[in-house]
Amino acid sequence: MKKENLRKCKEGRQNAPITDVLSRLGDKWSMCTVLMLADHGTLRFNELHQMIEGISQKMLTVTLKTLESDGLLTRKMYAQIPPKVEYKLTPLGETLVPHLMSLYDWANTNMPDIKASRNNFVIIKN
Amino acid sequence: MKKENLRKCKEGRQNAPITDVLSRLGDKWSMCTVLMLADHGTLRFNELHQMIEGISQKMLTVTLKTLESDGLLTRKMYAQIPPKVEYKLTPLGETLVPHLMSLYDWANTNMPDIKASRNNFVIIKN
DNA sequence: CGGCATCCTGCAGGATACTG
DNA sequence: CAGTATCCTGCAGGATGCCG
Repeated sequence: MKKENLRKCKEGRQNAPITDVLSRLGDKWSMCTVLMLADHGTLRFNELHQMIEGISQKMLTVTLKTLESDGLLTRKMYAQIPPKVEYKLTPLGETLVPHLMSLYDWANTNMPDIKASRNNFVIIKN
Repeated sequence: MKKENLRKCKEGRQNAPITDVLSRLGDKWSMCTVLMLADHGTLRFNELHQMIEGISQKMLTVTLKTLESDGLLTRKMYAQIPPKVEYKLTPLGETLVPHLMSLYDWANTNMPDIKASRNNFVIIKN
């Protein structure tokens, strides 16, 4: 088990699933998007646009497309005017949510310590 | 609980602990570094340098400094020639490891599906 | 050995305008 | 409404060289 981590990391980024996955979720918006869909089940493009504060139209498009290509969410388009597109998590995407929530809880719990540590660190170094 | 996620995301990136934390761990090297230390307990600079395939000296320095400032690891320097510096996780850093491992396992388990999905997606779109 | 300083480049990602 | 297309900029991060 111990040696297992080492091996995976030494294989390089490309072949390390954890790094691969995190390089996507760790970007500016993917995490938020997945959590939004986890909360609401199904959302339209503009609903996501409004919910995720600060995201640009372009980045929302890119983020959704990436998550879709990874099979984490589905894009359902209705052929009508005006258009209507709905996004929702796939079963695979759903299985990811608990792990994110677990990390989410950790972050919430330890954020005070982390922030305190950061402040302290800066003071010492200057 | 449901509404909680929404609120946090709407607060903006700066105040959302999960985004804050993930924006650090999600970078190119932090994850690998933490897992290495989780595996080996204590490591010197050059040991990390060799273990984390592909990382540059500069980025290792930056990554270690960031993790240290967040209070996730400690830097212990020995006043001797040649210098010797040891890195190890703090208790706070240790509490993070299980969550990362959980995500790590998910990534390993589902990577085949994700890769298959990616390949399929590209074919369709072209 | 374990860095820091400097230079340089690619590309993530914002702003803006247009479209089916 | 739900996007594309284009342009533009900042900065992440690599390469290289120097230092205690």
